Amino acid sequence: MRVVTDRLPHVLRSDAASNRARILEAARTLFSARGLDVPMREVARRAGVGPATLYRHFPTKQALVTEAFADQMRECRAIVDRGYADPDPWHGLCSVIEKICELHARDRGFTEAFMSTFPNAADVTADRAYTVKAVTELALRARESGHLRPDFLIPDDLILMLMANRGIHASTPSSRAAASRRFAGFVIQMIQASPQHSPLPPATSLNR
Amino acid sequence: MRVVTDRLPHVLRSDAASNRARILEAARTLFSARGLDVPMREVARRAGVGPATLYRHFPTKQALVTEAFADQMRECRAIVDRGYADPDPWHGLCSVIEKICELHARDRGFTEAFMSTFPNAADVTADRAYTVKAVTELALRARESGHLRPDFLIPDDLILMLMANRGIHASTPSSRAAASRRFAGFVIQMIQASPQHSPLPPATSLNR
DNA sequence: AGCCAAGCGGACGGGGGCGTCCGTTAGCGT
DNA sequence: ACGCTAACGGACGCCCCCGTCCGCTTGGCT
Repeated sequence: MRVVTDRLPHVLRSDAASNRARILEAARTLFSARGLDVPMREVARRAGVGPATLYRHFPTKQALVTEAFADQMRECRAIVDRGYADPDPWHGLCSVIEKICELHARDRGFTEAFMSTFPNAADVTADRAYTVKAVTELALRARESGHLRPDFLIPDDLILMLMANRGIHASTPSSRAAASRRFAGFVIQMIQASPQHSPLPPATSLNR
Repeated sequence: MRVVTDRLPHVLRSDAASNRARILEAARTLFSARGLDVPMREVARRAGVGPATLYRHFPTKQALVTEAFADQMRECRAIVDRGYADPDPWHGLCSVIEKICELHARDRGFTEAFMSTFPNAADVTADRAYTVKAVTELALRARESGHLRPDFLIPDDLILMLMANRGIHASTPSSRAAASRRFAGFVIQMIQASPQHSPLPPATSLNR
């Protein structure tokens, strides 16, 4: 007797599977290089499929983005997890900052997906919340350890620096990566505890 | 005998002048709040004129942008001039950084106009070059005075910080201004000379 | 008051992106 | 080998933006 689940084909036909893979590859390439506002048609064109096929596999652009950046999201979580697990919280925090900046510098689309509050992007939102929570706790421990300056607001100033990193552009991916790396170096020195710090301008919540 | 220049009407009719003024006001408002990719139609709509009128006064979007931000450009030059004239170069540099960040935070369109290399934007390019040159000399003096960290690259790192400031967004203009102010505070402390600085990652030119 | 050109804006054609429909193709199971 | 249906993609209608043309309005001068 056939069970109910047999009625929905959960396995793709071979051509469908390869099309899907090519679409994702095309999306990753284009989104990485040019950000999220690449036309869906162009993704389809690069993947060698018609627009209808693209829309059949990913009914909304958000779905495509979420799938395309699943790897990057995993890598992002892995970065914060490794930092979180570091016995030296300051060292862990520094490595998180460096790696996240590099990840964002390497992939413009991922930056947009991660930062911009996409409407109805439940997955991305959840991943971001997880990341922010983990890095918040890590930063709190770093502050307790005395290495992080006490007036550094957690997580607001971390988000501030991530936003700042997003503004860094350059004409080639490699020079962008280098600029972002240098910026991360500045940031790390900037947030280090030091006796000579004068008071900073106050922060208001970023949401209002 | 009438002279040749009489043949071109150099004075606008009163309605034309008021339309022109209203167009510029509308453009300033919309560009400030939403950046440069506001449709020309929308500027016309807000100014209460037809699209043809808008295009008659400003045949290209670049012309409109240049006119609309002439004030901001003047203010920008004034800021660097005041900093340049400061007898204490470090103090002058700090005030330039604070003021420029604030100016950019207040006006999203100006940021885009100033940063993005608009094709055929001779005016903006010249203004930017002037600004960069002045602030470069100011920073060099600040470095000689011993207040600016010696490994700070001039003007590359200044531009890096300006780009970073551009990445800072918020849901309201006032919170954006506050965030930018706080960022500028971080930057100033970060570029201060200090015995404890460890080496920074190298910079590659931003152009290649 | 009357003229007339400076000035106006509605409307047009072109281009591009979007999401969907439907006739055709071809993978896969028998 | 054959048929069935999952899967494909060309083509369509919709909307928005762009830049321009042309018949009408109106400010300003005589």
